[in-house]
Amino acid sequence: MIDINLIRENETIVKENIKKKFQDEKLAIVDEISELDKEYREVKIKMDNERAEKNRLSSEIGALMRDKKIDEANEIKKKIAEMGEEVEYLTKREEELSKLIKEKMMVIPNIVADSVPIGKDDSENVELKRFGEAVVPSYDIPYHADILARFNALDKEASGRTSGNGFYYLMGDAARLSSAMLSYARDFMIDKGFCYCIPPFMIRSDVVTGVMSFAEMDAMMYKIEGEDLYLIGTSEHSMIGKFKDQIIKKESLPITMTSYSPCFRKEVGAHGIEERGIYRVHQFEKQEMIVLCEPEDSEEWYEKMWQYTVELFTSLDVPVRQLECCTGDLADLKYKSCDIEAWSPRQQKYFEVGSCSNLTDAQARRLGIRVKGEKGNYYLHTLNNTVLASTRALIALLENNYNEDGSVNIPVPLRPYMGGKEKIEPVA
RNA sequence: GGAGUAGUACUCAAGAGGCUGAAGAGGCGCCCCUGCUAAGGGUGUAGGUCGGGCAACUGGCGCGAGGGUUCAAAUCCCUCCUACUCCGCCA
Repeated sequence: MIDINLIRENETIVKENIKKKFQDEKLAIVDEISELDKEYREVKIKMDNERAEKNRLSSEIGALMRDKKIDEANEIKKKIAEMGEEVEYLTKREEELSKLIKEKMMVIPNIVADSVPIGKDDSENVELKRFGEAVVPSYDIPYHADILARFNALDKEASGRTSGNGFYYLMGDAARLSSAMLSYARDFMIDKGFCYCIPPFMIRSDVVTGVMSFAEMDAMMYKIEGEDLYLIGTSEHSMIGKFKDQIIKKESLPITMTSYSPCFRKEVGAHGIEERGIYRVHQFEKQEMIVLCEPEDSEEWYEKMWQYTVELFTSLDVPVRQLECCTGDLADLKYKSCDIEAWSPRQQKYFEVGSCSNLTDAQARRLGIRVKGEKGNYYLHTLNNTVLASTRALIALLENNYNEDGSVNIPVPLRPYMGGKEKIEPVA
């Protein structure tokens, strides 16, 4: 959501932005909003005036009652009663209009950064930089599910029976490795000065609609039956939701937190759930980082944040690249976003392991997260980034540390979390 | 899950149908005092949000949220949410 004033003052910017995002069908919505807003303001002026008059008369009654002038008071009561219908109509219309405007505003995308490359879908995302050497070993790297199978570490048949497609049992050293990576990622961010947090794993609908667009909500969120609760798709949801309707003191900014949570995703959409492996699943675990900061600082935080992920993966001997989201692939709430992709020596291409986004004030506006300013309160900026997502990171780690004999080296930083183990060996 | 108590601005807090958009205090501004700090004294000031206006200013709404009663609600009634206390149940 953007500021309605932007439409009032400079509709062109809003429309140009929509075109940049190849959502021309939404151009008409801007016009509709303009129209509705005009009527809204007319109605509001009328309504306010009527109410002012009513209030004035009403307080006269108060004075008359004190003086025991009952008859005169009754006269005025009659007058007020006559106004009732008009006020009621205006009030209803005002409510209708502001609701309509709000609904329509919700689908207007955030203004994207000038630096975001123009493109219509993910095929036009732009690689910005590579980190580490993308090695292609002389021997074949098996599919990650096959690597895991040799460790006796993955049972999808059982999870199919208990939970259906898209779930998994991860066992033994591979499961331990997954936890080790998460612990390492947590400590990595704590060392960067972020505050560790374990948030609620379920949130209410008002928080959900505050942190994501409706399209995302339908495609991602699991709803708890009979309750106004959703399973979180990422801890970003509960972490940003934490500040809903809060007025933050200037001194406490920036707020930098790193959170752990399981993540639940329906993954309804183009890709769906694949049969084998753990690349796209309904459930994984994730260490996340979020920042709430002054508007003028968000660009700088964005740069810092994606670099932390690069640093983390590099320390695990996983080559990565930064892929910038083009306008068409950028979710509506986002100002700028990039994926961190890990090298897959098997496929000899990069695949997504994390995503860093600057939402500017879009989430803050929806959720009412403001900063107390000298003259008036204002919305702060929110950013989020993956530190490490368990399943994707595990795939990257297995592939990039795979030896010809089927064993997988455990990168040095993870060894303390693995009881000192240096390798995972296939079972005989 | 049951029972009770509470929720007022950035914070604490008065307020019990009209004179309350809300006393008082902290806070914040300025001044004084003490060598500095802590503390103290004096004085001033603002308040959230949506509109109108170039502006000074002005109107609506706003006392956890949403409804209701009334000409009029922070105040009365209903529902919900949250926090605390007690009981129950449990990792």
